[in-house]
Amino acid sequence: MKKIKTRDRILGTSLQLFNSLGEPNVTTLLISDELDISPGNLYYHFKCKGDIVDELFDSFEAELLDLLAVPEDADISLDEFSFFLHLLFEAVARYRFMYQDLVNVLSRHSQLQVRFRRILKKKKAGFMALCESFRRQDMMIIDEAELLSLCEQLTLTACYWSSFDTLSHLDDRDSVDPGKGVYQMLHLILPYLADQEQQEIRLTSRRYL
Amino acid sequence: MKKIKTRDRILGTSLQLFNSLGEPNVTTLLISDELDISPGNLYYHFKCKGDIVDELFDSFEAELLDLLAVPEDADISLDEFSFFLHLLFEAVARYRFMYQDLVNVLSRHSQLQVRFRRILKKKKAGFMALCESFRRQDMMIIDEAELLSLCEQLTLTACYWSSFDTLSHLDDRDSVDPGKGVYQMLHLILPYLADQEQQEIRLTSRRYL
DNA sequence: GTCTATATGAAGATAGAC
DNA sequence: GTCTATCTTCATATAGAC
Repeated sequence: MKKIKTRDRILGTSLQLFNSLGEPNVTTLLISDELDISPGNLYYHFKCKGDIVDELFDSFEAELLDLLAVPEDADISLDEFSFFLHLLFEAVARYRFMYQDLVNVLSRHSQLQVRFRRILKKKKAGFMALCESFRRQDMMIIDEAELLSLCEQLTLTACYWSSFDTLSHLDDRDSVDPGKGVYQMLHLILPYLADQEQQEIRLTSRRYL
Repeated sequence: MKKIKTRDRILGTSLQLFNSLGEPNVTTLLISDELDISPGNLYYHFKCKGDIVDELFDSFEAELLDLLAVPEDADISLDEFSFFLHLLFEAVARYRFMYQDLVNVLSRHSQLQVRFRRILKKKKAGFMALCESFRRQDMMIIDEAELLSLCEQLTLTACYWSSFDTLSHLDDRDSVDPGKGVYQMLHLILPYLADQEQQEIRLTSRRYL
Protein backbone atom coordinates (compact mmCIF):
# COMPACT_ATOMS: atom_id res chain seq x y z
CA MET A 1 0.00 0.00 0.00
CA LYS A 2 2.04 2.85 -1.30
CA LYS A 3 1.16 6.38 -0.35
CA ILE A 4 -0.06 8.52 -3.22
CA LYS A 5 1.97 11.65 -3.71
CA THR A 6 0.28 14.89 -2.65
CA ARG A 7 0.76 16.32 -6.10
CA ASP A 8 -1.24 13.51 -7.64
CA ARG A 9 -3.87 13.68 -4.97
CA ILE A 10 -4.32 17.34 -5.80
CA LEU A 11 -4.83 16.49 -9.44
CA GLY A 12 -7.31 13.71 -8.69
CA THR A 13 -9.38 15.70 -6.23
CA SER A 14 -9.38 18.75 -8.48
CA LEU A 15 -10.66 16.72 -11.40
CA GLN A 16 -13.40 15.25 -9.27
CA LEU A 17 -14.46 18.63 -7.88
CA PHE A 18 -14.26 20.31 -11.29
CA ASN A 19 -16.52 17.64 -12.73
CA SER A 20 -19.14 17.82 -10.06
CA LEU A 21 -19.18 21.56 -9.32
CA GLY A 22 -17.77 23.16 -12.46
CA GLU A 23 -14.22 24.45 -12.71
CA PRO A 24 -15.05 28.13 -12.12
CA ASN A 25 -16.89 27.25 -8.90
CA VAL A 26 -14.00 25.33 -7.40
CA THR A 27 -11.57 27.46 -5.41
CA THR A 28 -8.06 26.47 -4.43
CA LEU A 29 -9.26 26.65 -0.85
CA LEU A 30 -11.98 24.10 -1.51
CA ILE A 31 -9.49 21.74 -3.09
CA SER A 32 -7.06 21.97 -0.19
CA ASP A 33 -9.92 21.64 2.31
CA GLU A 34 -11.16 18.50 0.61
CA LEU A 35 -7.65 17.06 0.80
CA ASP A 36 -7.06 18.21 4.37
CA ILE A 37 -3.96 20.10 3.40
CA SER A 38 -3.24 23.80 3.65
CA PRO A 39 -3.70 26.18 0.73
CA GLY A 40 -0.01 27.00 1.04
CA ASN A 41 0.83 23.39 0.48
CA LEU A 42 -1.26 23.32 -2.67
CA TYR A 43 0.65 26.33 -3.95
CA TYR A 44 3.90 24.59 -3.20
CA HIS A 45 2.96 21.94 -5.75
CA PHE A 46 1.27 24.17 -8.31
CA LYS A 47 2.18 27.79 -8.77
CA CYS A 48 -1.40 28.68 -9.73
CA LYS A 49 -4.81 27.16 -10.24
CA GLY A 50 -4.48 27.40 -13.99
CA ASP A 51 -1.54 25.02 -13.85
CA ILE A 52 -3.79 22.35 -12.37
CA VAL A 53 -6.23 22.82 -15.23
CA ASP A 54 -3.35 22.71 -17.70
CA GLU A 55 -2.00 19.47 -16.33
CA LEU A 56 -5.43 17.87 -16.35
CA PHE A 57 -5.76 18.97 -19.94
CA ASP A 58 -2.45 17.29 -20.71
CA SER A 59 -3.79 13.95 -19.48
CA PHE A 60 -7.05 14.48 -21.32
CA GLU A 61 -5.25 15.29 -24.53
CA ALA A 62 -2.91 12.32 -24.22
CA GLU A 63 -5.78 9.91 -23.58
CA LEU A 64 -7.85 11.20 -26.46
CA LEU A 65 -5.08 11.42 -29.03
CA ASP A 66 -4.12 7.89 -28.14
CA LEU A 67 -7.69 6.69 -28.56
CA LEU A 68 -8.20 8.62 -31.80
CA ALA A 69 -5.22 7.13 -33.58
CA VAL A 70 -7.59 5.28 -35.90
CA PRO A 71 -5.78 3.15 -38.48
CA GLU A 72 -6.43 4.68 -41.90
CA ASP A 73 -7.13 1.58 -43.94
CA ALA A 74 -8.19 -1.18 -41.57
CA ASP A 75 -11.51 -2.98 -41.90
CA ILE A 76 -13.48 -1.95 -38.84
CA SER A 77 -16.47 -4.01 -37.69
CA LEU A 78 -19.56 -2.50 -36.15
CA ASP A 79 -18.70 -4.15 -32.87
CA GLU A 80 -15.30 -2.53 -32.86
CA PHE A 81 -16.97 0.76 -33.66
CA SER A 82 -19.37 0.45 -30.71
CA PHE A 83 -16.49 -0.40 -28.45
CA PHE A 84 -14.56 2.60 -29.70
CA LEU A 85 -17.54 4.85 -29.00
CA HIS A 86 -17.81 3.42 -25.54
CA LEU A 87 -14.19 4.24 -24.76
CA LEU A 88 -14.57 7.69 -26.27
CA PHE A 89 -17.61 8.56 -24.18
CA GLU A 90 -15.94 7.29 -21.06
CA ALA A 91 -12.89 9.43 -21.69
CA VAL A 92 -15.01 12.49 -22.33
CA ALA A 93 -17.05 11.80 -19.20
CA ARG A 94 -13.89 11.53 -17.12
CA TYR A 95 -12.98 15.07 -18.13
CA ARG A 96 -16.48 16.42 -18.50
CA PHE A 97 -15.72 19.64 -16.67
CA MET A 98 -13.98 20.82 -19.82
CA TYR A 99 -17.09 20.35 -21.91
CA GLN A 100 -19.67 21.66 -19.51
CA ASP A 101 -18.37 25.19 -19.67
CA LEU A 102 -16.30 24.76 -22.75
CA VAL A 103 -16.37 28.30 -24.09
CA ASN A 104 -15.64 29.75 -20.68
CA VAL A 105 -12.82 27.35 -19.86
CA LEU A 106 -11.19 27.81 -23.24
CA SER A 107 -11.48 31.57 -23.20
CA ARG A 108 -9.79 31.74 -19.82
CA HIS A 109 -7.01 29.38 -20.84
CA SER A 110 -6.30 30.59 -24.31
CA GLN A 111 -3.28 28.34 -24.83
CA LEU A 112 -5.67 25.41 -24.73
CA GLN A 113 -7.82 26.62 -27.61
CA VAL A 114 -5.53 25.47 -30.38
CA ARG A 115 -4.98 22.12 -28.76
CA PHE A 116 -8.67 21.57 -28.16
CA ARG A 117 -9.47 22.39 -31.75
CA ARG A 118 -6.82 19.93 -32.86
CA ILE A 119 -8.52 17.22 -30.84
CA LEU A 120 -11.84 18.13 -32.43
CA LYS A 121 -10.29 17.89 -35.87
CA LYS A 122 -8.82 14.50 -35.05
CA LYS A 123 -12.18 13.35 -33.82
CA LYS A 124 -13.87 14.35 -37.03
CA ALA A 125 -11.09 12.80 -39.10
CA GLY A 126 -11.44 9.62 -37.05
CA PHE A 127 -15.15 9.41 -37.78
CA MET A 128 -14.41 10.03 -41.43
CA ALA A 129 -11.89 7.19 -41.51
CA LEU A 130 -14.36 4.87 -39.80
CA CYS A 131 -17.17 5.71 -42.21
CA GLU A 132 -14.85 5.31 -45.18
CA SER A 133 -13.97 1.89 -43.84
CA PHE A 134 -17.65 0.96 -43.58
CA ARG A 135 -18.17 2.21 -47.09
CA ARG A 136 -15.29 0.15 -48.47
CA GLN A 137 -16.80 -2.92 -46.86
CA ASP A 138 -20.18 -2.12 -48.46
CA MET A 139 -21.69 -1.80 -45.03
CA MET A 140 -22.54 1.85 -45.52
CA ILE A 141 -24.11 3.67 -48.45
CA ILE A 142 -23.73 7.43 -48.34
CA ASP A 143 -22.74 10.22 -50.68
CA GLU A 144 -20.06 12.82 -50.11
CA ALA A 145 -22.17 15.73 -48.89
CA GLU A 146 -24.03 13.62 -46.38
CA LEU A 147 -20.86 11.94 -45.17
CA LEU A 148 -19.55 15.35 -44.22
CA SER A 149 -22.64 16.44 -42.36
CA LEU A 150 -22.87 13.04 -40.66
CA CYS A 151 -19.31 13.26 -39.36
CA GLU A 152 -19.91 16.81 -38.21
CA GLN A 153 -22.94 15.56 -36.37
CA LEU A 154 -21.02 12.68 -34.79
CA THR A 155 -18.35 15.10 -33.63
CA LEU A 156 -20.88 17.49 -32.16
CA THR A 157 -22.64 14.69 -30.33
CA ALA A 158 -19.43 13.18 -28.99
CA CYS A 159 -18.61 16.62 -27.64
CA TYR A 160 -21.89 17.63 -26.09
CA TRP A 161 -23.80 14.52 -25.23
CA SER A 162 -22.59 14.39 -21.67
CA SER A 163 -23.46 18.04 -21.05
CA PHE A 164 -26.85 17.61 -22.65
CA ASP A 165 -27.45 14.58 -20.48
CA THR A 166 -26.31 16.43 -17.38
CA LEU A 167 -29.06 18.99 -17.95
CA SER A 168 -31.65 16.45 -16.82
CA HIS A 169 -30.00 15.98 -13.43
CA LEU A 170 -28.02 19.11 -12.59
CA ASP A 171 -28.43 18.44 -8.88
CA ASP A 172 -26.45 15.22 -9.08
CA ARG A 173 -23.68 15.84 -11.54
CA ASP A 174 -21.66 12.81 -10.49
CA SER A 175 -23.79 10.14 -12.09
CA VAL A 176 -22.82 9.78 -15.72
CA ASP A 177 -24.01 7.11 -18.09
CA PRO A 178 -22.13 6.96 -21.38
CA GLY A 179 -24.54 4.33 -22.67
CA LYS A 180 -27.26 6.61 -23.94
CA GLY A 181 -24.65 8.63 -25.81
CA VAL A 182 -23.37 5.55 -27.62
CA TYR A 183 -26.97 4.70 -28.48
CA GLN A 184 -27.50 8.11 -30.06
CA MET A 185 -24.27 7.85 -32.03
CA LEU A 186 -25.23 4.44 -33.41
CA HIS A 187 -28.61 5.79 -34.40
CA LEU A 188 -26.93 8.60 -36.28
CA ILE A 189 -25.19 6.20 -38.65
CA LEU A 190 -28.08 3.73 -38.73
CA PRO A 191 -29.98 5.14 -41.72
CA TYR A 192 -26.89 5.00 -43.88
CA LEU A 193 -26.09 1.37 -43.20
CA ALA A 194 -26.94 -1.55 -45.50
CA ASP A 195 -30.00 -3.59 -44.56
CA GLN A 196 -28.20 -6.35 -42.74
CA GLU A 197 -26.08 -3.95 -40.72
CA GLN A 198 -29.14 -1.91 -39.83
CA GLN A 199 -30.67 -4.98 -38.20
CA GLU A 200 -27.46 -5.63 -36.34
CA ILE A 201 -27.27 -2.10 -34.96
CA ARG A 202 -30.92 -2.04 -34.05
CA LEU A 203 -30.28 -5.04 -31.86
CA THR A 204 -26.94 -4.14 -30.32
CA SER A 205 -27.82 -0.49 -29.73
CA ARG A 206 -30.59 -1.54 -27.36
CA ARG A 207 -28.02 -2.86 -24.96
CA TYR A 208 -26.88 0.69 -24.47
CA LEU A 209 -30.22 2.09 -23.37
CA MET B 1 -36.22 59.91 -31.91
CA LYS B 2 -37.12 58.93 -28.41
CA LYS B 3 -34.40 58.34 -25.86
CA ILE B 4 -34.03 54.73 -24.76
CA LYS B 5 -34.46 54.27 -21.05
CA THR B 6 -31.25 53.52 -19.12
CA ARG B 7 -32.76 50.35 -17.77
CA ASP B 8 -33.27 48.99 -21.25
CA ARG B 9 -29.85 50.13 -22.38
CA ILE B 10 -28.37 48.15 -19.49
CA LEU B 11 -30.24 45.05 -20.60
CA GLY B 12 -29.19 45.44 -24.22
CA THR B 13 -25.55 46.10 -23.51
CA SER B 14 -25.38 43.30 -20.96
CA LEU B 15 -26.80 40.84 -23.45
CA GLN B 16 -24.29 41.92 -26.05
CA LEU B 17 -21.35 41.69 -23.65
CA PHE B 18 -22.52 38.37 -22.22
CA ASN B 19 -22.72 36.94 -25.72
CA SER B 20 -19.31 38.05 -26.82
CA LEU B 21 -17.33 37.59 -23.61
CA GLY B 22 -19.30 35.04 -21.63
CA GLU B 23 -21.52 35.96 -18.71
CA PRO B 24 -19.02 35.07 -15.95
CA ASN B 25 -16.37 37.28 -17.55
CA VAL B 26 -18.58 40.36 -17.67
CA THR B 27 -18.45 42.50 -14.53
CA THR B 28 -20.97 45.12 -13.54
CA LEU B 29 -18.16 47.62 -13.91
CA LEU B 30 -17.59 46.60 -17.50
CA ILE B 31 -21.26 47.01 -18.28
CA SER B 32 -21.47 50.47 -16.77
CA ASP B 33 -18.20 51.47 -18.45
CA GLU B 34 -19.51 50.39 -21.82
CA LEU B 35 -22.63 52.48 -21.25
CA ASP B 36 -20.73 55.46 -19.86
CA ILE B 37 -22.73 55.41 -16.68
CA SER B 38 -21.55 54.89 -13.12
CA PRO B 39 -21.68 51.50 -11.39
CA GLY B 40 -23.92 53.11 -8.78
CA ASN B 41 -26.40 54.01 -11.48
CA LEU B 42 -26.48 50.45 -12.70
CA TYR B 43 -27.28 49.32 -9.17
CA TYR B 44 -30.05 51.84 -8.98
CA HIS B 45 -31.80 50.00 -11.80
CA PHE B 46 -30.91 46.44 -10.84
CA LYS B 47 -30.27 45.41 -7.30
CA CYS B 48 -27.72 42.78 -8.39
CA LYS B 49 -26.09 41.32 -11.46
CA GLY B 50 -28.18 38.18 -11.22
CA ASP B 51 -31.31 40.23 -11.75
CA ILE B 52 -30.02 41.30 -15.14
CA VAL B 53 -29.47 37.67 -16.09
CA ASP B 54 -32.92 36.81 -14.78
CA GLU B 55 -34.60 39.48 -16.82
CA LEU B 56 -32.74 38.48 -19.97
CA PHE B 57 -33.86 34.94 -19.32
CA ASP B 58 -37.44 36.16 -19.10
CA SER B 59 -37.24 37.59 -22.60
CA PHE B 60 -35.51 34.50 -23.90
CA GLU B 61 -38.16 32.26 -22.39
CA ALA B 62 -41.00 34.36 -23.73
CA GLU B 63 -39.55 34.40 -27.25
CA LEU B 64 -38.93 30.67 -27.31
CA LEU B 65 -42.22 29.57 -25.80
CA ASP B 66 -43.96 31.77 -28.32
CA LEU B 67 -42.01 30.24 -31.18
CA LEU B 68 -42.47 26.68 -29.93
CA ALA B 69 -46.24 26.85 -29.75
CA VAL B 70 -46.42 24.38 -32.65
CA PRO B 71 -49.99 23.55 -33.66
CA GLU B 72 -50.60 19.89 -32.81
CA ASP B 73 -52.43 18.74 -35.90
CA ALA B 74 -51.60 21.12 -38.72
CA ASP B 75 -50.03 19.96 -41.97
CA ILE B 76 -46.56 21.45 -41.99
CA SER B 77 -44.60 21.79 -45.20
CA LEU B 78 -40.86 21.37 -45.44
CA ASP B 79 -40.54 25.03 -46.30
CA GLU B 80 -42.39 26.00 -43.16
CA PHE B 81 -40.15 23.66 -41.22
CA SER B 82 -37.00 25.26 -42.61
CA PHE B 83 -38.36 28.66 -41.79
CA PHE B 84 -39.18 27.54 -38.26
CA LEU B 85 -35.63 26.23 -37.82
CA HIS B 86 -34.28 29.51 -39.07
CA LEU B 87 -36.25 31.47 -36.48
CA LEU B 88 -35.28 29.01 -33.76
CA PHE B 89 -31.57 29.27 -34.48
CA GLU B 90 -31.78 33.03 -34.61
CA ALA B 91 -33.47 33.16 -31.22
CA VAL B 92 -30.90 30.83 -29.70
CA ALA B 93 -28.09 32.86 -31.23
CA ARG B 94 -29.52 36.05 -29.78
CA TYR B 95 -29.22 34.57 -26.30
CA ARG B 96 -26.22 32.36 -26.95
CA PHE B 97 -24.47 33.34 -23.71
CA MET B 98 -26.88 31.00 -21.93
CA TYR B 99 -25.82 28.04 -24.00
CA GLN B 100 -22.10 28.63 -24.11
CA ASP B 101 -21.66 28.02 -20.42
CA LEU B 102 -24.97 26.37 -19.84
CA VAL B 103 -24.09 24.18 -16.89
CA ASN B 104 -22.28 26.99 -15.16
CA VAL B 105 -24.99 29.60 -15.73
CA LEU B 106 -27.75 27.23 -14.63
CA SER B 107 -25.92 26.06 -11.54
CA ARG B 108 -25.37 29.64 -10.42
CA HIS B 109 -28.97 30.63 -11.06
CA SER B 110 -30.78 27.60 -9.78
CA GLN B 111 -34.25 29.08 -10.18
CA LEU B 112 -33.65 29.00 -13.93
CA GLN B 113 -33.01 25.27 -14.09
CA VAL B 114 -36.63 24.18 -14.01
CA ARG B 115 -37.61 26.79 -16.55
CA PHE B 116 -34.79 25.88 -18.89
CA ARG B 117 -35.68 22.23 -18.73
CA ARG B 118 -39.27 23.11 -19.53
CA ILE B 119 -38.10 24.91 -22.65
CA LEU B 120 -36.05 21.86 -23.63
CA LYS B 121 -39.07 19.63 -23.19
CA LYS B 122 -41.19 21.93 -25.31
CA LYS B 123 -38.50 21.92 -27.96
CA LYS B 124 -38.47 18.15 -28.10
CA ALA B 125 -42.26 17.99 -28.09
CA GLY B 126 -42.28 20.53 -30.90
CA PHE B 127 -39.98 18.40 -33.02
CA MET B 128 -42.14 15.39 -32.26
CA ALA B 129 -45.25 17.20 -33.41
CA LEU B 130 -43.51 18.31 -36.59
CA CYS B 131 -42.29 14.80 -37.41
CA GLU B 132 -45.71 13.34 -36.68
CA SER B 133 -47.12 15.85 -39.11
CA PHE B 134 -44.62 14.79 -41.78
CA ARG B 135 -45.50 11.19 -41.11
CA ARG B 136 -49.21 11.81 -41.46
CA GLN B 137 -48.56 13.46 -44.80
CA ASP B 138 -46.50 10.42 -45.91
CA MET B 139 -43.49 12.65 -46.27
CA MET B 140 -41.56 10.81 -43.58
CA ILE B 141 -41.10 7.10 -42.94
CA ILE B 142 -39.75 6.28 -39.53
CA ASP B 143 -40.52 3.86 -36.73
CA GLU B 144 -41.15 4.75 -33.10
CA ALA B 145 -37.70 4.07 -31.61
CA GLU B 146 -35.94 6.04 -34.29
CA LEU B 147 -38.39 8.90 -34.06
CA LEU B 148 -37.45 9.29 -30.42
CA SER B 149 -33.73 9.27 -30.99
CA LEU B 150 -34.12 11.61 -33.95
CA CYS B 151 -36.03 14.16 -31.88
CA GLU B 152 -33.50 13.86 -29.10
CA GLN B 153 -30.81 14.55 -31.65
CA LEU B 154 -32.67 17.53 -33.09
CA THR B 155 -33.06 18.96 -29.61
CA LEU B 156 -29.39 18.46 -28.78
CA THR B 157 -28.33 20.09 -32.02
CA ALA B 158 -30.69 23.03 -31.62
CA CYS B 159 -29.16 23.55 -28.21
CA TYR B 160 -25.49 23.22 -28.94
CA TRP B 161 -24.93 24.03 -32.56
CA SER B 162 -24.07 27.64 -31.92
CA SER B 163 -21.57 26.74 -29.20
CA PHE B 164 -20.02 24.07 -31.37
CA ASP B 165 -19.75 26.54 -34.19
CA THR B 166 -18.23 29.16 -31.90
CA LEU B 167 -15.38 26.77 -31.12
CA SER B 168 -13.96 27.35 -34.58
CA HIS B 169 -13.67 31.09 -34.04
CA LEU B 170 -13.41 31.76 -30.32
CA ASP B 171 -11.47 34.95 -31.00
CA ASP B 172 -14.41 36.56 -32.74
CA ARG B 173 -17.49 35.47 -30.90
CA ASP B 174 -19.73 38.09 -32.41
CA SER B 175 -20.09 36.61 -35.86
CA VAL B 176 -22.83 34.02 -35.80
CA ASP B 177 -24.29 32.25 -38.77
CA PRO B 178 -27.45 30.28 -38.07
CA GLY B 179 -27.39 28.87 -41.61
CA LYS B 180 -25.02 25.99 -41.06
CA GLY B 181 -27.09 24.90 -38.08
CA VAL B 182 -30.26 24.78 -40.14
CA TYR B 183 -28.36 22.76 -42.74
CA GLN B 184 -27.33 20.20 -40.15
CA MET B 185 -30.85 19.94 -38.80
CA LEU B 186 -32.27 19.34 -42.26
CA HIS B 187 -29.69 16.66 -42.87
CA LEU B 188 -30.72 14.93 -39.68
CA ILE B 189 -34.24 14.35 -40.95
CA LEU B 190 -33.15 13.77 -44.54
CA PRO B 191 -32.67 9.97 -44.40
CA TYR B 192 -36.15 9.46 -43.04
CA LEU B 193 -37.92 11.46 -45.73
CA ALA B 194 -39.68 9.98 -48.73
CA ASP B 195 -37.76 10.08 -52.04
CA GLN B 196 -39.34 13.21 -53.41
CA GLU B 197 -38.90 15.13 -50.17
CA GLN B 198 -35.29 14.01 -49.97
CA GLN B 199 -34.61 15.65 -53.31
CA GLU B 200 -36.34 18.80 -52.18
CA ILE B 201 -34.30 19.04 -48.97
CA ARG B 202 -31.05 18.27 -50.77
CA LEU B 203 -31.70 21.30 -52.93
CA THR B 204 -33.02 23.75 -50.38
CA SER B 205 -30.53 22.84 -47.66
CA ARG B 206 -27.68 24.00 -49.90
CA ARG B 207 -28.97 27.52 -49.64
CA TYR B 208 -28.07 27.42 -45.98
CA LEU B 209 -24.39 26.57 -46.45
C1' DG C 1 6.86 19.09 2.17
C1' DT C 2 3.78 21.21 4.99
C1' DC C 3 1.96 24.70 7.93
C1' DT C 4 0.05 29.54 9.48
C1' DA C 5 -0.50 34.05 8.56
C1' DT C 6 -1.02 37.57 5.48
C1' DA C 7 -0.87 40.39 1.23
C1' DT C 8 -3.16 41.58 -3.13
C1' DG C 9 -6.60 42.56 -5.97
C1' DA C 10 -10.88 42.22 -8.15
C1' DA C 11 -15.90 41.96 -8.23
C1' DG C 12 -20.24 42.83 -6.14
C1' DA C 13 -22.74 45.96 -3.73
C1' DT C 14 -24.12 50.26 -0.72
C1' DA C 15 -24.38 55.23 1.13
C1' DG C 16 -25.16 59.63 0.59
C1' DA C 17 -24.49 63.95 -2.13
C1' DC C 18 -26.28 66.32 -6.23
C1' DG D 1 -31.76 59.29 -12.01
C1' DT D 2 -27.13 59.77 -11.67
C1' DC D 3 -22.71 60.41 -9.54
C1' DT D 4 -18.50 59.60 -6.35
C1' DA D 5 -16.60 57.30 -2.79
C1' DT D 6 -16.38 53.42 -0.15
C1' DC D 7 -17.24 48.84 1.97
C1' DT D 8 -17.31 43.84 1.98
C1' DT D 9 -16.23 39.64 0.54
C1' DC D 10 -13.62 36.28 -1.26
C1' DA D 11 -10.30 33.89 -4.32
C1' DT D 12 -5.58 33.90 -5.67
C1' DA D 13 -1.17 33.95 -4.30
C1' DT D 14 3.12 34.74 -1.22
C1' DA D 15 6.29 34.77 2.96
C1' DG D 16 8.49 32.67 6.31
C1' DA D 17 8.43 29.34 10.21
C1' DC D 18 8.69 24.33 11.21
